[in-house]
Parts: sequence; structure tokens; C-alpha cells
Amino acid sequence: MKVSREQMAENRHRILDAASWLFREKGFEAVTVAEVMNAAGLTHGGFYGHFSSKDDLIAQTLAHVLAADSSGGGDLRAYVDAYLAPRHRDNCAGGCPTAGLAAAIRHQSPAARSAMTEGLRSQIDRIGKALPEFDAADRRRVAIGSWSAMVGAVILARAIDDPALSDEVLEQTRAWIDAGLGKQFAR
Amino acid sequence: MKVSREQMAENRHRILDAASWLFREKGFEAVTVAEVMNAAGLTHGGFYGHFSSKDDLIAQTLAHVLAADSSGGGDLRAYVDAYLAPRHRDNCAGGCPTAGLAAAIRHQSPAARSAMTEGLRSQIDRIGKALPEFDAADRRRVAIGSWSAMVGAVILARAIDDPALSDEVLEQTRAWIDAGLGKQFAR
DNA sequence: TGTACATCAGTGAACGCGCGTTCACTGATGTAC
DNA sequence: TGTACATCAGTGAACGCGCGTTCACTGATGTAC
Repeated sequence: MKVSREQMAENRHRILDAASWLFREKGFEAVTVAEVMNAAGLTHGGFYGHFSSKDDLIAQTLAHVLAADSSGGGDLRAYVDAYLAPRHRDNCAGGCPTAGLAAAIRHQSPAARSAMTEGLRSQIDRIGKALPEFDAADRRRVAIGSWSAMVGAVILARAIDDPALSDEVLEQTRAWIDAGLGKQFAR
Repeated sequence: MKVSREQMAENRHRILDAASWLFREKGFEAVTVAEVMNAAGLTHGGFYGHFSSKDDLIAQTLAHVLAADSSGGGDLRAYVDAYLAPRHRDNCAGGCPTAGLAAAIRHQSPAARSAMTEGLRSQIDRIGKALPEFDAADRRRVAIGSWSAMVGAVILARAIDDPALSDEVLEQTRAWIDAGLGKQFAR
């Protein structure tokens, strides 16, 4: 049955939200179109009224979730602490889309790669802006180095099945980043 | 037709080698059993004489490739330079299995997770042993922090479709790790 | 050492399931008058 | 404002392809004598 224009826009939004959770939780391949539509409260047949293909959904979901993500713009130390916490490691579906999806982008369409690139560009800029104490040259290095370590640590911590080692990766990376920030903050 | 025992062992080895390249290049899901067998010079029907399932192949391939990897044990600065080079970023199939596969482990069998965990444990130990200048407490932090940043930077650099930003992520992360090592090396 | 035969690694056709995609249909929306 | 009708968002059955897995068969290996 037909649905009002606002209802359709809301449905589209719910599809993108459902997809962003499911993709982070299970990966692009393991999530089916029908599963996404069911999670959005619809049936799979209507999918192609909103998107031209599953690849299109993936690209648009990335743009959607990365545009919504404005984390890392405030207190950087607090952000690093929350990012490298067991709570974030254990919450893939609701966690950072970069940590959850960046590694899989390589096997996706050019549009998906492009969306991820823009997301990373603004994330690095956002972290850089949160480092006013550093001079321009250092700021870029600290922002990129910290971000690489944060993303890498969460990915490794999620890959490890030994809780003690997984916790240690998070905690030691936090200490390492802190030292890198503190060295400059302290001067 | 039957084949000699040595031939069979060699075939098995070739299957694991082919799988390790293909998995790093295309990801676990995108590689088919038939593709692996063809790459090893065999036909797909013989696969189940060597492995009980595709999941079993994945777990054994990880153990195989991670056991063979003894990188990072020598000169650490040289290792970091090579790791964070465009050449390594562009060589997924022959590159570091952790950077290529760690993020996908979450969606694999317990045996695969276990193999990856052991690989990471020994890699961290190996890097730590290459840092004799540090006292025991610092050594662990530097090893884990550097390794997180290295893996994260290569994953991010591979996800980015803008060559300039991709190169910058590698280069700035290299500089950031170098600073972390140098601070201590220099004292 | 040579011969007969049981074993079994590898072959390739076939099976079955799941998933992306299509399509005829339904019935609410929203526009023309 | 009220009515008739064209539009089109959503439904659910069906299609077709690809892939993991199975299986009857082949013929070289390697053992028993």
C-alpha cells in the first residue's frame, strides 16, 4: 500500500539506521537485504524503491553513519578513555563505524570507499582541532598517530579471545597515547 | 587418482599458501573453496580430503600464516619504516596477515579467533624483545602502542581512496611512532 | 625382487540452500475537477 | 469542500545464480606374499 511522503522518508531513515547497526554487528556480507528491511519493520520487496542495490545501501549507510558521527571534537583525553574502554570494544553495533567497518571497505564499491574517506578526513580534522596546545606541524602528527592507534587497538582487542590480553591492548594503548599527548601538554 | 604421501603433504601446503594469499587479497567471504583449490593446482572435489569445512580451512590458514610470520624481531625502526610504507599498503595479498585479516576475525569460528590471538601474543612479545633499551614496564606499553598504531594506520591507509591522505596517514603515524621510540632511545 | 590387489587422493558432476533481485498485485495517497 | 481517479510505496511469491558440500568413480600408490 502507498504511504505518505513523510512516512516514506521516515522509512528510509529507519532502513539506514537498521543497516548501520547490523553492518557494524555482523559485517557487510553477513547481513541480508531482507534482514535489514525486517529490522526496519518492512518487507524485503520494497527495498528497491529506496536503493538501487545492496552496494548502494552500503554506500549510503556509510555516508549516513559517518555524517552523524561527530565524536572526538570535545575533550580529547575523555574521548580516548571512552574509545579504548572495554565497554566500547564490546559494543560493535553501536560503536565507532571506523573501527567496525574501515577494514572491510577495501572490498566495497568506489562510492563506499569515497564515503569512508570523507568520514576519516573530517575525523582527523576534528581531532586536530581538539589539540590547540600544539603548533600546526605537531597537531597533524598527533591527531593522525593517535587516531591510528585508537582504531588499531579496538580492532585488535576485538580480535583477541583472551580477555586479559584484550584488556591489556586497550589499556596499554591508552597509556601510550596519553604519554604522547602529555609530553606536549606538559611543556 | 591417488598420490604419494609426500605429494599429498605438498598439496596441503600449497592449498594453505594459496588460501593465505587469496584471503588477504579478497577477504574470507569473497574467496571460494573452488578458487583456492584451483590456485593450488587442484580441483574443488578433493578439498574435503584435507579440511573438514571452509571454516576449518580459515582457522588452519591463520595458524599457518601467523606461525610463518616472524617479522618485527630485528631492527624495530627498519620494521616500522617498511610496515608503514606505500609498498606494504599496496601489497595486501603478500603483506601482514594481522593488518589484512584481524578485523574480519570477529565473524569467524572460535578456532580462527584462537589462532589470531596466539599470533598477536607472539607478535607483541617479539616487538617487546626488540626494545631492550626500555625497562620492563615501558617495554610492554611501547610494544603494544606501536603495534596498535601500525596495524591501525595500514588499515586506514588501505580504506582511503585519496592517495595524498593515504600517504599522509602512513607518514604521520611513522613520525608519531618514531617520536615515541626516540624519546626513550635518546635518553 | 616381482606381482596382485586393496587403499585412497583426487576428479568432476550434481545437490540444495540462501540470497540478491524482479514483478504482478494491493490499497492508501494526493491531485484534478 | 467533496468526489473520482491516477499514482506509487509496500507486499510477498518467484527466479536464478553462486557457493559449500557430497558422492560415485578413477587410477596411482604402496603393501602383502
